[in-house]
Amino acid sequence: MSRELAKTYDPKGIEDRIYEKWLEKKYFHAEADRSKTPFTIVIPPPNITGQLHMGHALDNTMQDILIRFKRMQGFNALWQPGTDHASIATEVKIIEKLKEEGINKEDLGREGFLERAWEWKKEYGGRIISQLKKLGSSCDWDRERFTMDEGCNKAVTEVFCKMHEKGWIYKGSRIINWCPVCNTSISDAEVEYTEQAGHFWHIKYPVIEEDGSVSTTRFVEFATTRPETMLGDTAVAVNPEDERYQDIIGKKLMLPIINRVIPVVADSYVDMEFGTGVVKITPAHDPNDFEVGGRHNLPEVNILNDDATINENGGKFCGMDRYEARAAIVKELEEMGLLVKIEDYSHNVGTHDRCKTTIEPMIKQQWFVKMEELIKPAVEGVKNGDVRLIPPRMEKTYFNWTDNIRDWCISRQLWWGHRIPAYYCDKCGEIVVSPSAPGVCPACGHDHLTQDEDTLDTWFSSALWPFSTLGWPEKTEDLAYFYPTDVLVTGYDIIFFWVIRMIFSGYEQMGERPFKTVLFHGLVRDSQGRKMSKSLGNGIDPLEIIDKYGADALRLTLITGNAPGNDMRFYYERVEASRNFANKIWNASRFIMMNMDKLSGELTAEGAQKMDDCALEPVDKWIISKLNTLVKDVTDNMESFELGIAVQKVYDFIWDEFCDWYIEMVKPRLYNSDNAQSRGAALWTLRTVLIDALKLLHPYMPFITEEIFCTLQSEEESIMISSWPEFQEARSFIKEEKEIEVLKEAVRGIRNVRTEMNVAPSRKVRVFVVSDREEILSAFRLGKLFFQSLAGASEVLVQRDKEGIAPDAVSVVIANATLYIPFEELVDIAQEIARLEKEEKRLEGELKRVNGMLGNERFLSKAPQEKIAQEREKREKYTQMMEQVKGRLLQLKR
RNA sequence: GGGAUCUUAGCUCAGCUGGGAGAGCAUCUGCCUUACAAGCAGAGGGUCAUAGGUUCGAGCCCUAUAGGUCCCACCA
Repeated sequence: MSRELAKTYDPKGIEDRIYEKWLEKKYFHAEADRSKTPFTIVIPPPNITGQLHMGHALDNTMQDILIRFKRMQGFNALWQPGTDHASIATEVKIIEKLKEEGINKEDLGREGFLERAWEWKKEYGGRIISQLKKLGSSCDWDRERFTMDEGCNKAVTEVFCKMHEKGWIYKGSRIINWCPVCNTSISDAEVEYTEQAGHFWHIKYPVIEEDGSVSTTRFVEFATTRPETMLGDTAVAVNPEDERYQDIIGKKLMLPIINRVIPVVADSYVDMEFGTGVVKITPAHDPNDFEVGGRHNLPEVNILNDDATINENGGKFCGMDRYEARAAIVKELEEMGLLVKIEDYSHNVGTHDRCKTTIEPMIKQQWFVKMEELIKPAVEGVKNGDVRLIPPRMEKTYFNWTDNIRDWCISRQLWWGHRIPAYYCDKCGEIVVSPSAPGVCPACGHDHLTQDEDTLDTWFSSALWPFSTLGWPEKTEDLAYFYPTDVLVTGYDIIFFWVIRMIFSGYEQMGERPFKTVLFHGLVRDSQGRKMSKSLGNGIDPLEIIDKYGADALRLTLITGNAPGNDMRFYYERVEASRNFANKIWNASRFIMMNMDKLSGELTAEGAQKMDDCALEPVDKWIISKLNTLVKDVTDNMESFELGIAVQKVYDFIWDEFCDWYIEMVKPRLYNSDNAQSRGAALWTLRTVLIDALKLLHPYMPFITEEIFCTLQSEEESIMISSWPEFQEARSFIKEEKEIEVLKEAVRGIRNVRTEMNVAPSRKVRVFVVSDREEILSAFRLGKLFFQSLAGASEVLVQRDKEGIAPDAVSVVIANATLYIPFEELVDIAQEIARLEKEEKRLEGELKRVNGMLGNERFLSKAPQEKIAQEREKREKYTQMMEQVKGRLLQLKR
């Protein structure tokens, strides 16, 4: 085994090598095993079209942290991976690619197109997986699934048929969102509203008089943002309460251009305050109008083709594009004198979230999922805590959606996806929903049926992901063992698309929640807080970061200082800080190993396996005790999903307590081979603390911790299957913790004075420690060696009185002790007095505060006893320090 | 229109159930001290947005206000 470790840590090469080893050893693999408790996470399946971006990096880092943590804790941890066919996203990409070849989708036909799609999947589906591996993700790759693999297909068909049977999936003619570019219907969740500058066209329709003539004087005026939809108007509506229009309710109007007679209806949907209080009703092209139309039995006139050109119902505008028609119609209305005015108007327009095309509401035959009953257990489950959302505020977003839920349009006019298992009899038109094509029509016996052309919304299959990946609809042992899963980690941006749908699907199909907890994270933004996007070109490629700084540094950066559900900004400076931390651990480890090498025949670090075998000194106990507390805190934080807080604590411990204090404290012992016992105890402690700290850090920084762990152990093992450290009462040393804190305070005090007095670091000084407390004197005697080294002292004299101390020595007051530093040169007494007076003032403030609290009767009667005791202890300490400062001042002023 | 959330050091952000304000970066000073200059030692810097309230005690809880961000709804 080589201990020739480089001076700086270079993750290149190391990471790939380690990942290969983990794969080889099958550490990621999990099997159902009733003797162990399972812990399951299913991956949010990345799209096969996808490239790893920062969002994936964050999402998967969080999952990997949890799964590695639980694995080390002894759980049978399964991280179930897979990819998503991403119906529309993929289809759009393939069409684009075909376009480059001069081919369009229809030329290939359905079969041909699907062939190309599968080729695409083969080529790119694996790309994102290999990128996830670069990140260190410990997924059980043997179980990799795909939303369109055989098992998932089966699950989809099963659910569709079951729900159809139950009446919860139905086909109906409803108003849906239509994307004229993608040529498909989309769900409400896929509509994105964007503010657009538009116009408000004020138009009037003439009233038809009693005698049947079209009035030239009486008009009804209203405004619209989409004048072309007038071609489909079948009524005009006013509010029944509106006094202005009582006389025309029930009257007829003449729809200009088209010359259709339409009624004036009264409907409370109309807002009297808005505009003229009159609304034109186009049931076929507006969701609200559709409702109004339903209430008043209005005809629905569809005026659009699928590509958003005007159809034959638009008369002479037939064939024009919607915007072309808009202009033409406005012009014609103007010529007819029916255009009152045009206003600039900014309003929200529904667009397709994928292609940003303005969607057109249209009435179409589509398949829907009835949500009313389905959603109930999903609401209840979150309400009663069966499914926990973290952070809890996400519940509001969740309920906001569930409370206003509408039926889910699941059919898509696409080819890449799960084809709807519905068959139509060519002869009688009977609809048969069945897992496989029926031979004959059950209604008329005809033997030729045609399958529905449509495919399902891509989220239909993702909704089943937590159980379809575990074998459902088969009753597998995996399913029984690993379901329900434990945590789902995902971004808050897909609550509606995915999280809610998994929850209601879980309850409906499995009769049980799909996961116990949902851990949300936010978006990773650029350094200016903007969303990373292709169009802005501000995206940062995680793979580049990994290449430059290592996966560990990237992972640490993404987790540090980030609370659940909050967005974060990505800075290179932060990655550098993470990389520096990796280097710090590397060097600390290097230092420890170098010293272990120098051992020969003495008490070796490996030799002493148990703490009791070593004669631990107070500093050793201090760091062991600190570590012990850390173990408890970090475990608690991780168990409550406070990953950022947990890793911050590990970071602080390693850098601050361990490297900057403990290692410096034990250096004199390591360099002195005369006292083998003391040296051995220090080495045992160094090694023990390092290993446990590495373990705590491993979920966050898997590669470097593994590399060091294996080098340190000098045997083929892995930190990832080692056991998670546990709090041990026997490792709690309260007395030593306090003692060492006093010594640290003394060191800081002396360093301060040295800086203030401009004492060169190389210059050693004599330090007198004076106290009348035996336990303080003893603590200094025991820690003399390191105290001397850290304080830059040539000699430390511990004594009860001030004998031998020059009267002009500089003094540092700590609790129950005063340190004196006699300098050879004359110290400016005035300056020394000023320094002590500053300290006196500080102590005065402290005493004032503490006395204020303890002098308050209501505080004494209401505050917890523990708090009161703490304050009393402080008062004692400050009083004592104050006495010393005052005494010293008196002496100097004499 | 409804809702969520944020406002803490120059910058970016932590701060768990209320009990003396933290980190990283940046700034200043001094150090190549034999693990690490990607480092070490020290320093400066905050009426925790504003105004009230609850409490012995508020960055944290309540109310209002101002400003920012986001989500949902969509009044045509």
